Amino acid sequence: MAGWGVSEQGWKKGPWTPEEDKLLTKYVSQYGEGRWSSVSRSSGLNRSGKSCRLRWVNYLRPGLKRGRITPQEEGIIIELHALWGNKWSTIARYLPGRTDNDIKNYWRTHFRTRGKPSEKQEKKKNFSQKEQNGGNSIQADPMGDVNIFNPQSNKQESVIPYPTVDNQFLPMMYQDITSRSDIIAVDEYLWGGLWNLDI
DNA sequence: AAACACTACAACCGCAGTCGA
DNA sequence: TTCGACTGCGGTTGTAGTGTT
Repeated sequence: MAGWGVSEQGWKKGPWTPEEDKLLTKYVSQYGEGRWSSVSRSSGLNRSGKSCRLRWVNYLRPGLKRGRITPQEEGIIIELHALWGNKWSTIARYLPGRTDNDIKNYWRTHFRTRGKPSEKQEKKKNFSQKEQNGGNSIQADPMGDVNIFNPQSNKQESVIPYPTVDNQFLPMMYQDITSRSDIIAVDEYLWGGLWNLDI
């Protein structure tokens, strides 16, 4: 990455060094997340708060999953993107260990860059969707709300079953949706089968 | 073996929302 | 009520690594 250097405010820019990572990790373990604007003063890092937050959230935070997006995760991303669009942070909440940046990067690489997935990707996608569906059809009760367990928040969340354009009834999250008219839907398998990421 | 294409990842920027003085 | 600082989010860009032709 050429061209990095020092910002107008004097903050260092560009790739982080292991030493900087260590300093940031130490700071966060000491003071907790948040208060990013004071990181530079308190930790000795010559980085903007913004840069520190990004580094922590996307790279240093414990529990982050490294490596490729799995077919199961891809399935979740596709479904949730159909639901929420480019709400990467919202989608990321339902993919433990993944950041909005991961998901955003993945989406752009696989689904946006060339307008549509390559033939190879298409085949891969078809395979993975078959795999994750396991042949199950959607079985949400169209009349009653459904509760699902969200491992991220460690609590039950309500979903509303809602019909899709192809007349399937799928659960919808209350959370993050302002009105029922906004809705599309989420496959129930997503909440049942795919929570078992088993990765 | 070289050139090119694709993918993964890291990091920056700008904008909008929130909150406290 | 207003304003500025801070934070979070989405968009974008750049580089390195890997695969393909």
